[in-house]
This record gives sequence, structure tokens and C-alpha cells, in this order.
Amino acid sequence: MSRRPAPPRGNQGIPEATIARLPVYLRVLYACGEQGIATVSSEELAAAAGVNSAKLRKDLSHLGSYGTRGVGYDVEYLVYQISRELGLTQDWPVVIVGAGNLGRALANYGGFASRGFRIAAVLDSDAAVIGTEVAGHIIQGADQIEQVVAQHRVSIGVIATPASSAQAVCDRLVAADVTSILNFAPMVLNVPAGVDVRKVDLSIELQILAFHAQRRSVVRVSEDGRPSYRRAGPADQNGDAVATAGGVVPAAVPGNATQPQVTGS
Amino acid sequence: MSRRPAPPRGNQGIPEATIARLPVYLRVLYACGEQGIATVSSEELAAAAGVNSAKLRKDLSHLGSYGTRGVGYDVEYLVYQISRELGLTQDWPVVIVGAGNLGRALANYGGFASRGFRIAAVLDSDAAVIGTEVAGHIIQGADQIEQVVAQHRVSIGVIATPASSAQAVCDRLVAADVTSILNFAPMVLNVPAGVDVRKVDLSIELQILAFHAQRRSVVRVSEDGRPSYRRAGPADQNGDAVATAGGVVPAAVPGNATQPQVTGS
DNA sequence: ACGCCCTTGTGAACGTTTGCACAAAGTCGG
DNA sequence: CCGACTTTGTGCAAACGTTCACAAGGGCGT
Repeated sequence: MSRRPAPPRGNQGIPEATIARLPVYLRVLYACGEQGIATVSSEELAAAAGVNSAKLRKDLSHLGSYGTRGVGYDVEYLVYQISRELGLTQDWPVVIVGAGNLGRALANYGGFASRGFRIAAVLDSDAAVIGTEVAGHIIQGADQIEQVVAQHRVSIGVIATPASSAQAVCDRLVAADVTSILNFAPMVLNVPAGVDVRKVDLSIELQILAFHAQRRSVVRVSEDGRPSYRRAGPADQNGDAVATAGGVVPAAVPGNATQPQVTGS
Repeated sequence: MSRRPAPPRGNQGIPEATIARLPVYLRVLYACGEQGIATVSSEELAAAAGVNSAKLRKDLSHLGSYGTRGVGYDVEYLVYQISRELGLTQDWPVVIVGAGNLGRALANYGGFASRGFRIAAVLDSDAAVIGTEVAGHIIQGADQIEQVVAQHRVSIGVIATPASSAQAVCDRLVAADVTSILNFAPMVLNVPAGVDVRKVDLSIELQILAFHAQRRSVVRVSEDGRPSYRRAGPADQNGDAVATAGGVVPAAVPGNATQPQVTGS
């Protein structure tokens, strides 16, 4: 925002892109542990996580030198280190606002309660659902936000309300000292500096998919349509461009003859 | 991930980062249209979308020169252009696999049906829910995947199953010629090249939030704890690092004295 | 004890994304 | 019709992220 001429930037230095991948590594490591695997090489771990092995090593190197050359990484030890770095060794109470279809789905989501996160409360403003039970939690009124947040020391809030009330809920959460918000409402939240907002937006993801799908069907017209459908390494799952190696789409919709009216002029 | 010495790449040249933001602009533009606003400047649009105005202009410039200098962008025209670029002017049938809490939430999600996407079918493998209705759709058996995909020319599939069956469902979708997959299951899907996978993962988002929250609480110990809570411009909502406005973040975390037990050895 | 072989950790090159700053280009009032 | 003002579109440089390639380091067989 404001100019930073010579930012001292005490940023202790883990790149944001790395942070976003650590949870994926962590999940794979848990799976390894459950399989009884004691050590993994960067190559194996990278393949399972769907990334380049050099990237994985660089990511892990930001945490420290926790690997053993010639062997790999100790699964259990690495799990601990990543967990600590992400702050998962402490308990994070979470409040879910909005007990509609989505809110209930979230409350029932198993991976929620596990690994450090704990649902402190589920709130809603609809009197019809207040008092009913979801995933072992009695739904409380939305007017309890401040009290619940203070009582459980909540610092993470999940907004699963309609877009129309998302900003109001967000404001109340922020006023109650919640500094991390996960927003499922399809809108851009306005928050003060120092509050961290992440959004999960089905509609946006679908539109990105549609773009690639459309492009694929157009590109297919080009030469060299080798229909090789070989099972390659896992395509990048982090939103990078599609590989479009041998894109064999049937005969879907070329009809863009609908040249539109230019409204202005 | 084979080497690509000289990728012919018919990439017509819209950066991936831009594609990811276009849906946000589109949503803001729709909101403007509903408010009766006819034209917007890049500054206004950028503020509403939570991005830098220069970035917005550069993004839009990739689609063409659709603005008018000294005035701004015509809302309706820009909506059309972005929609066309994203491929939203055509109809995208979508199949949802998994009718649990999440699948039902998705099926009921309003923004789904609107703007180009249409639910072709909702499937599940649980005999207890097959035949019941969700959001106007009779839930069909998961063994109908191939038939439904072929019949409705589905090219986008949404996986809302437990992680344990996600890969199997994915394989069947891919075999049935679905080339775009939105994965809600908490796992990395393995797909052939040419298939586009995007993932939405609550657990990962929470862990990223936890990391920032943890860092913030450590940083707070530092000097200059000015509790200025002024309402600033919308903090970046795309997952970038938290602004932490006054955050000078100096001597954070020297305490790595807690050298843990090395399990192996 | 020694040397081979495997894997990590990282320097350096490359590509992508962001943000500034400004010229080009249009509108609008007089 | 003209000049002042506003806003777009973009060249450029810095920041950020990815990938390659390889030296450093450690285990393991002999």
C-alpha cells in the first residue's frame, strides 16, 4: 500500500508459496506414517505431493536442514517440524458463522477437528436453526459472536453465510479480535490491515476451469493431435496452466459465431 | 513433467494469474450493473476487487483495449468481454459426485446454477441416498457416471466424495472424457496430462491461516506495539502475505533452542 | 577404514508477476 | 474549436517463484 523505500523487512523469510505447499507435504507425510514408512526421499515425497522435487527440497530447506543426505527425510521428525512451523502444535479454536448447507458440511468435516483445529462454536442468525445440533454443537445465535470469541479465545473465524451478511459478520468478528478469517461467501471482504483473509470460492474455481476447458477445445483444432493418453506424473495441482499434452476432447462447441453488439459508440 | 525444449505452446498469452482474477472482476462488475452503474474506472473497480489499479488495467489489457480514456470501462461491455474470454457465454454442464454434506451444499449453492454452469446430475454411491432429491435433482448411482457424462456432454466434474474414493471417481470421470475436475477431497489426485485439476481444501486454508496467526502472535512481543486498528484499504485477499501494517517484525523467533529428539538413528 | 553411491541443500539462470510512472488518447466545459 | 483534465494502456525495473545442475555430505558394503 504505502511506499516502502527501503523496507527493512524483518520477514523471517519463508515464502508464501512455500507456506501454501507445506500442508500438502504434511498430509502426504501423515499418509506415509500410517503406512509404516519411516523415511522418504525428496523424490518420493515430491511425486506424492504433485510437485517438482527441487521445489520440495527448497521448500523444506527454509525450515532448516532436516534431511539426511543419501537417505532422505525421517517421516515422523519432518511431520513435527512442519507442524511446528505452521503453528499446528498449538490448539486453534475456530468459530463457524452460518449453519446453512455449507456451514453444516464444514462442521461435519472430519479433517477440521483433527490436527490442531477445534470447533469452538457454530453460529447462525436464523432462529429456526438456533438450538438445533450440528456435529455435536448446539447452534448459537449470531449475537453471541463476541461472547463466544472472547470465551474460547478464538482467533480464526469461518464465514459460511450468504454474501449479503458476510461483511457484517466479518466486521463483528474483527471487532471481537478475530484476526484470521476464512471466507466462503462469494464476495470480497473489506478488513483492516493486520487481519488475514483467505477466500474459498467455488464459482471462481469453476470459471478458471471453464477457461482452460474452452481453450483446450479451441486449441485442438491445431495440428499434431496425437491422442496419447498416457498416465503421466501428476499434473500440477496448484492451479498452474493445464499441460494439454494430448487433449482429446470430442467435438464440443465451436460455435462462437455469436459476435456481440458493441453497446457503446 | 518431461522436458519441454522448445514448447510450441499455442498459448495465446493470458497469464495464469490474470485468469484467476478475472472472475473476481466479473463479480464486481455484475454488482455494479445491478446498482445501475454504467461505467467504472480502473481505480474504482480495483478497489472493489481488492487489487492494485495498475494490475487491474494490465489484466484487462490482455483481453484487448476495452476501456475509454478519460472515462473508464463500460460495465455491460466489459462483463461480456470477460465472460467470453472465460468461456462463460457457453453452457457448462457439471456433474457432482458425492451427495454428502458437501455435495448437497454445492448442489444448493446458488452461484452454481447461474452464470453458465448447470448441474447435469448429482451422483452418489450410497444406496440410501440414491433416488432422493437434492436441489431439484434426483441423486443417481455412481455407476451412472459414464452414461451421465456422455448424455449431457459433461466436461467438468466436481468431486465431493471422501478421500478414500476420490481417486477411483476421478479415474472414471477421466475415462469418460471429463477433462476438468474440481476436487474437494483432501488428497492429491493423479491424472493424465491434459486433464485440469483444481483443488479446494479447507484444511490447507486453515493451516495457512494458522501459520500467519502464529507468526502474528510471536511478532506482537516486539517493540512498537501500536494497536492502530485503522480501517485501511482492503488487504490483499488472494493469499498474499498479511500486510501487518506497522509490522516491522524485527527480532522474531530466535528460540530454536528446543531441539527435539531425533527419532531415528 | 575406505571409497562408492545416493540424496540433500543451494547457487545461478530463467520465467512470471507486480507496481511505478508516464505518454497517449479520449471527454467535457467554455 | 480548443485547451484542460481525466483515465487508460504500457515500458521498465524490481520482486518473487521455479527449475536446473552440481558440489557437499552422509550411509553402506567391502
